[in-house]
Amino acid sequence: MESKGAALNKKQLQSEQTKRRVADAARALFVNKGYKATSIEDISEATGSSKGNIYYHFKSKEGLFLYLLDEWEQEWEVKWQENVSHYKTVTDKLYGFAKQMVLDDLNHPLSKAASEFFNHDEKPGDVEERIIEMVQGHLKFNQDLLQQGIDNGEFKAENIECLAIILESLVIGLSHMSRQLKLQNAIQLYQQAIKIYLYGIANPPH
Amino acid sequence: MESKGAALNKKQLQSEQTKRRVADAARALFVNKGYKATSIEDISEATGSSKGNIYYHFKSKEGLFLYLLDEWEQEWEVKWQENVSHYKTVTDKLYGFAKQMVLDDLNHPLSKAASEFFNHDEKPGDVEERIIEMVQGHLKFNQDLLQQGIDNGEFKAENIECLAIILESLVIGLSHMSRQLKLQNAIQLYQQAIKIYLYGIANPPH
DNA sequence: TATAATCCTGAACGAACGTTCAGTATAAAA
DNA sequence: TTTTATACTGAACGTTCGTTCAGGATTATA
Repeated sequence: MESKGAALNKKQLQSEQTKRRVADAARALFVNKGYKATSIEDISEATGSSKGNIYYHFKSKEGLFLYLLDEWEQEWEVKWQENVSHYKTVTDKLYGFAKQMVLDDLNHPLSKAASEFFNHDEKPGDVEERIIEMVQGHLKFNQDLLQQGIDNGEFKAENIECLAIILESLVIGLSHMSRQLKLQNAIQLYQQAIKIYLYGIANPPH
Repeated sequence: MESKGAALNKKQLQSEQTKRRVADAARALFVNKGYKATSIEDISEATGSSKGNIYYHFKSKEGLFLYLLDEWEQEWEVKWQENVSHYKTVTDKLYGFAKQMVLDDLNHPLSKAASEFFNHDEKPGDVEERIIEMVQGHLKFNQDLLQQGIDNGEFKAENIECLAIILESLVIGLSHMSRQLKLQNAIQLYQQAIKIYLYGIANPPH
């Protein structure tokens, strides 16, 4: 029940460090090998901790992965908040969105493991829920962005929910297709895609 | 080495029927349960054939799935050829493309199993190749379509390869996102998405 | 009829892997 | 110091599942 990173006794400190070590190693492995191909034993070997110890810190393999996804989204949010102030129009924001997306997807590519993870079945109910939550979060994010654009006249006022889903679809598809591309090409691809999307939803007098 | 479905002796006939039975049952199972969740034993039980017999007709589980994907794409192509004659402009073709896509994806949804399959690792080299071939085929298809639109002035003349990839991305993402939608909503979503895409690539005086 | 090719069976293999748990060590609390 | 909570170990479990294989049955071939 600590509020921040303060006043940890020896035991709590060690525990926290171990958890961090496991999380970091797991992240690297998931990124390189994918979700399924990374075994708990791999993580165990990479950290020096025992398998059992991993289960002491995380509920399950899926729980561990969700933990990493959470961290990833938080980092993403922080970066976004840093960048968003630099953009004036929502159009610019969308380009910035795409840029951060592609950089994030190709450098911190949990994304590959993530899409593998999402397409797995046999997910316990709570995991499924968590995933749905995430998608809803993304859609909300997109909707807010689009609403801004509509409010200030950049975009046509159309069915926002639909537009948000389409944007999300586009991004998912792009991250799928760009996996075998070089960074430069991926960036170009994302930009072009956003450009098309923007032309598609822009208010006629652009 | 027969050319068509003619002149089969009793043995060959039985063999072909068995293969068909296995393929059909496997297809139904993959559709309902997904790729990984469908075991060879499931297929064995559904057909009455033994596990070993399935391996007599198909190289492996993956080979069986690829066989089904091939069939699926062939059916798709046939339907497309039937429809394409009805459309005049390439714009209409793209709407028709989307329509067939969504109907196909939600009725014959190997698509769910397919995206699960694609995201699997541990694929032997030849399987990976086959998949890449398929993607290339799709891109080629898209490129041809776009080229037509450019030739007759419907679309702006831009980097076609890029546009083709973006279209493919959009479709992949849509099929991903629309999985939990009702058919009506999915159709609407696809149409709207294509509309945006078309606005994005259309020649200014539309 | 005899031999070979084809179709099919079903038990068994084997390897992977997430998860558990009884037990140990270390540090905090009493 | 004694007791209790926490951090960790590592062997073992259990289950799943794709794949193989020796052999039997059926049909074609010589």
